[in-house]
Amino acid sequence: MDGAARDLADIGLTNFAPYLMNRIMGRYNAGFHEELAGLGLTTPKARALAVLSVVEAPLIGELAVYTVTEQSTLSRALDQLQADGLIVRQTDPDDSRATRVTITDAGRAVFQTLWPHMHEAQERMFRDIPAAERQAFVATLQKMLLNIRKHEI
Amino acid sequence: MDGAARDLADIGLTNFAPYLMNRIMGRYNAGFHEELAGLGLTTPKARALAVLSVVEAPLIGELAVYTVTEQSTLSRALDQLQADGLIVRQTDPDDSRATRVTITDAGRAVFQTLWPHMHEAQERMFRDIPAAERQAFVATLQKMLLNIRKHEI
DNA sequence: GCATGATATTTGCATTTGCATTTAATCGCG
DNA sequence: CGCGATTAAATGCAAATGCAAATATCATGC
Repeated sequence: MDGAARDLADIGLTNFAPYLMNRIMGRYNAGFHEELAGLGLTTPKARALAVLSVVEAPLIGELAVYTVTEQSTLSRALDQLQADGLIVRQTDPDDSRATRVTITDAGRAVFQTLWPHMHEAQERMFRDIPAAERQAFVATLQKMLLNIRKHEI
Repeated sequence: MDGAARDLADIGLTNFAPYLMNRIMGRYNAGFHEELAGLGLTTPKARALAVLSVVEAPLIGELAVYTVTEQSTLSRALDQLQADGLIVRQTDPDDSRATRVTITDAGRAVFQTLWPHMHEAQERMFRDIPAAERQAFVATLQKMLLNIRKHEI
């Protein structure tokens, strides 16, 4: 069915997985962005809170990978989150070049208001898709992340 | 297995589909971005060429949806593509507010140099994933796009 | 047939972004 | 030890972005 590298016209936009994924995430993120505007958050700030609600005291560089954000952009996002008391920066005890980031209770509280929207948007994305199919989909995503990731986290 | 809306800690980052998709596409797009830099292209410009290689003379607003780009950003990207002779803007004969965009032969030539990289990056993403699983994955993506899209294109 | 509102695109301007550089600290090897 | 190479994070600055407003055209109701 799939010969040598065909061109995009043969495959069709809507059969090319990266295109579909960009379209879908573009819309998901755009909706997310709107929710955020009201709360004084940007996408990088919200992503940082989301990851920090789950990952314990990562280095800033690790957080940049998790949040899919340029490190310089993340650095500035953290400045703002810190100014608002939502996160804390602490120098790593074993390496004083490095900084670990922790979410505060206030930060968790803000994330709690965000989470229902994230979850609901995900549910909308998966509407009418049976549980088994969802699980297979996520399993494929996990394989893909291992294939494509550059960092070991 | 899936009770009421649980929190992210219960689900886990790597079981939350939007997170995985953002991570994967972040890396895919970052790799793409590097290829582009050498060719004097930006992401919006390259996306426009890719879509235009397949979609016949869309309106600029439609192209913005296909390329997942803000319309003002796309407008400026088209300025540059036009200056380089890679696309042509033509006023729609039936509605002179609207503009249709067409790729030129030179534009197609540039896209031809891009396509192998896009295709190869996709192959890398799907490495060791069997054809049946890929197809199921794309089928799920297509359903998701229908669920989430805001525009009728 | 004309005023009012809607639609397609562009543009002005302030903000955000990302690259390249800087600062600071650790590592590795002679 | 000590010095050059490497790594973590922050920052200066130019470029890209996105929102809101402007421009131009079309559609509709009276």
